[in-house]
Amino acid sequence: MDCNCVSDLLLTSPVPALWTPGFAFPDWAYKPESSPGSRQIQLWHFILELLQKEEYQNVIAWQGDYGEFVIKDPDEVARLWGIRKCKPHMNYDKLSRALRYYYNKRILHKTKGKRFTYKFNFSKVVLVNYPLLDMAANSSFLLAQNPFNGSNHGPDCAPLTPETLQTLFSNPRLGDATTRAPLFERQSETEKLRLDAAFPFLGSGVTGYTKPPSLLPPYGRNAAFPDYPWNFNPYLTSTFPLNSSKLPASLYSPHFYPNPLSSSLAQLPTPLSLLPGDSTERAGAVGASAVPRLSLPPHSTPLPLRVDTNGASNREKELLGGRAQSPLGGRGTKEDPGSDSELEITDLSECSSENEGCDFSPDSLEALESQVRLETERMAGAPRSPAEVSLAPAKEGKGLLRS
DNA sequence: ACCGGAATTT
DNA sequence: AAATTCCGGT
Repeated sequence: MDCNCVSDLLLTSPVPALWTPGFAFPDWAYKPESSPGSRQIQLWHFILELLQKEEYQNVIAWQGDYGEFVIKDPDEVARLWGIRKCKPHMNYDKLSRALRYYYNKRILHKTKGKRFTYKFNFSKVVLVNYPLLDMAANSSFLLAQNPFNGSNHGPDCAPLTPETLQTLFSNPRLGDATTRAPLFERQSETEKLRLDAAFPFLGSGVTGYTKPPSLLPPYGRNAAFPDYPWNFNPYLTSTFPLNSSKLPASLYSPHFYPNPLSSSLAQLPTPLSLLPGDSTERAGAVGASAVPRLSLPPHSTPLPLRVDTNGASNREKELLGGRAQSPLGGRGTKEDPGSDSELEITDLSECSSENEGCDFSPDSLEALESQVRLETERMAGAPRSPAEVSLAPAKEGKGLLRS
């Protein structure tokens, strides 16, 4: 308790409970039911949080397959995690143990052969937040839609009825604590497989769906979104039977569908397309109305697989060129002591000072939107030179870099 | 490095 | 429940 780290401030401040929008986690992803005041951040939230911030690019970054990331500086990640959790003695050994616990929970798995490389099972991540996808995965419609469905998907294909949807989504917080808690474990293997078939791009790895490795460029500050319309929202994706005549339109209202993007956008100062470099006044839900939230594509493409590949790769090239990155190839190297102290500072600033009580900065939304965009680009299989090659060992000595 | 059991903590 | 801590084994 005598830990003077910042997380105390962080957690007690009037945060909008939306701390990690990296992959669009709504507030209720944080298990608010369990002791409202003490909502502890989870490691995978934290990882995503780092992952979405370009200032940590040399510490941890997306790399390789969809959902795959590499911890370039394990000690630093552990240090940051220790700060966040007020565990001064945290190290990578312990952190990695925690990561290993995610294997069984199917949140993560290890990318074998690549050191410090793990991969998110985004299907699970999504599921825990958006049971609608769960439903969608069970809908025969969807299975018929997606090109990845094998011949059979298990015997129990529960039909998707409006009633089920109603009961499931009439409560934005996904029922009570009892139903929500074990979501990760709750899903059976067949369900999982079905879901993977339905959302191969979510990359749980079961379907063997892979793409050529590529390096995600840093998230742009003013990412232009228009290239990728909202029906690429990975949570909803066009695969969902949005225009199914079987379902009442009311189900698609934001009320029934706690879409992360729309709920996030509700806090946007301005519509995404108009996002300036600096944040203007936060006008509440002003931006939200202007944004096509759950824009339901009338006929929807099966999967977000076709995108202007040339444009994507060009943009990637452009972004990559703009930032000469010298990540670390060797173990625990750190090229720039200055950046280290910088990390320290940014870590603090995000807690309170700069954003003053609002953790959910426009920054985060930009990250979100560019993430959606980038992932979409990745889905297009934008060919990329093996960027991992650029990983050059910088230095050996490390550990005495804190100033 | 990486794995995972076991005991313990929060 | 989700780590944290410790550790023997590969």
